[in-house]
Amino acid sequence: MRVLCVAEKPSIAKAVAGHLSGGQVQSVSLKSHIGPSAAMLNIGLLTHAQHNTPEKYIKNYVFEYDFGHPWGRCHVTMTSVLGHITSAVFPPEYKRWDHPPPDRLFDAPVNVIIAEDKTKVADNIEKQARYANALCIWTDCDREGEHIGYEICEAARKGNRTLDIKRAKFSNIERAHILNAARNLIDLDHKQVNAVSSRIELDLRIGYAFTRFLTTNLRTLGGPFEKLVLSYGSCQFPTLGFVVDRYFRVRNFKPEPFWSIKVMHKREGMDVNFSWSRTRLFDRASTIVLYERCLAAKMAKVTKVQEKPTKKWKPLPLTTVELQKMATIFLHMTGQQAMEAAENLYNKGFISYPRTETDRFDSGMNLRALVQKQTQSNSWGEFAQNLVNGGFQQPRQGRNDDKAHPPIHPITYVAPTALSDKEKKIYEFVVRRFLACCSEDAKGVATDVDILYGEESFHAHGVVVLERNYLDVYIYDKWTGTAQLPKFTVGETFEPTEALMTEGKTAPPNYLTEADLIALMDANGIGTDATMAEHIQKIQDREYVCAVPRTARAADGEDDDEGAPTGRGGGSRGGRGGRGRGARSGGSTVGGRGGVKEFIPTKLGVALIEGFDRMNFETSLGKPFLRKEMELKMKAICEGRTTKEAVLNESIRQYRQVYLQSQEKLNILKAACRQYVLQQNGG
DNA sequence: GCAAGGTC
Repeated sequence: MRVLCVAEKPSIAKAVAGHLSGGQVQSVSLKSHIGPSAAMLNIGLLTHAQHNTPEKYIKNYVFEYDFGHPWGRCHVTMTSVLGHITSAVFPPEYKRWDHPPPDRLFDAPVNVIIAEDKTKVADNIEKQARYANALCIWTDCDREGEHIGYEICEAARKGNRTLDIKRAKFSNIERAHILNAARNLIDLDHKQVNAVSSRIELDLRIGYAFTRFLTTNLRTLGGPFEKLVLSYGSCQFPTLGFVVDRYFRVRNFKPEPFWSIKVMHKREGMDVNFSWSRTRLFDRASTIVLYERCLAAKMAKVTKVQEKPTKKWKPLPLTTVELQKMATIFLHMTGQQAMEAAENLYNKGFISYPRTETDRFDSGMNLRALVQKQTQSNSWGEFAQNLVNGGFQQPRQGRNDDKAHPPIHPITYVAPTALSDKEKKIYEFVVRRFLACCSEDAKGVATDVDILYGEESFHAHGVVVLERNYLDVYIYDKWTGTAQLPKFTVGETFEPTEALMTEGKTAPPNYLTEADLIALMDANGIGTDATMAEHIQKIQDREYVCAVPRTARAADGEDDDEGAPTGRGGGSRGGRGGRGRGARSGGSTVGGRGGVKEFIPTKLGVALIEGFDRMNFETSLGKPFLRKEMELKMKAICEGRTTKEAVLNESIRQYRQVYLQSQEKLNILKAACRQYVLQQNGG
């Protein structure tokens, strides 16, 4: 029996080959010396494989393995592809932009071909399949992976129609886990394959049709439109929509004045600030009345003193989205730069796979061994050593598991001098995050003091940090909070050192930072961990949005308490709602100073979103709902509640409807463009 | 010249 195994990427092929061959990695690579098992191999196959390794980064590993039940002991060739190998395209007669009209792309044939840059990869599969009786798919166990698995099947069948085809189900590359997967092969899930091929087809039809529609129709407006490509995509447009939406919320914000009462008391050399339980009132006269009653009472009475242990939780294991958010906030990089650096580190073997949604480590992983490797660092080695010496704690378990990759973690130690600036920062972050995950929550004591002053109650909160624990290594988290409080006793009365009535006004929300934008995309299912940064880049390349350094804004400096900067009208609705932590949308302290950029739509970006908003009542292309709907439909296909055909029919009809509507109301879109871009009124 | 998704 001869089995061809194919993974989604070279790193998985290498790891799986290593495990299945018995751990003697050096004996499995065709590039290196062939071990004792070579005697068992068909020499023709061997030399064939050896001389036709398609790309420098794809290898065919040859070894033996006993799969147990269906196949028994086999000669195995393990190789990989590089992501998708096929591509969906329109026939050549649809190449022109002026003819046939773009809406024909909704029912034009879609051909699936081997992607231009993947012919060698596909050839390798096809040729290797000729020598095999069976094919075993080792692509990632997610939807796209299932589809890539199908693409591999098709390529292999070209070489051999009689293959017995199975799939390995695995969610990490721990030895025991891989061996278990190899002994319990399952079938490809065609529902998932169909879900993905629906997405591919819809993205192609919709993207091409609307891009051509926009570009050619708006060209007639002249000016900048003559040269621009106005692309539409199911991810880039909603991303733009978020930026425009926030822009309008900032612009339309109406500040409202508010009034508050602040009580301060000096004791034991400390200034204790008490905040008002009503926070603030939007009515001056009422505040004055309440304030004067406080003053009239003269003495404040302590009604509650509570001391209780508290802790600040260590961070969750690192996902791609979180890495990008943190990098944009603390490392002064864009999401794309962060990903590029992370990919380099991965390719050099320093960190694990950087595209993951998983925020929990598999219990089988030997995390202590990974911590041990960091003990040689000058910066965090001592911290790591303390973990090794007994401080180690199992990381928290998040709720997300993509069933394909573990959280991002360091694989081995690397000296900072061997890395570029950006790689250094990302590597340091990954390591510190990992060590933080493996240590203990920070611990402290929280003190709460409530007072009654007149008829108004006020509150002071203090924290004393007792054990910094993970904070020592995870320098991105601070636990300043409020400082220590002096001693107060229930029932005592005192005359506050100061009682002031303050005035402020609500401030608009901030423009979106990249971290906010990523959080919004994440929460709305726009793009994937691997593509979010690309979409953000794309809308900048298209001149739909600009990234500009955040300017010091007058509203931020309000000398008020912590509640001040967020207006009730807008700020609190800001970029929250993503899962996980880290998306700080308040404009205050952000990683040192300067360098934080925020996204502002260009006039073009505003015109496009506004234009679509004004013409399509039900299904606006600028909103994330359509993409979310596509996500739900894919899920329905996976769960057998609907079929690919039904989804395609329905969605194509729906989008054609939007297209026709847009065509009918093209003048509305044009008017928006004249208004915002060409700054003409009327029209 | 157009999409989004994999991956290098």
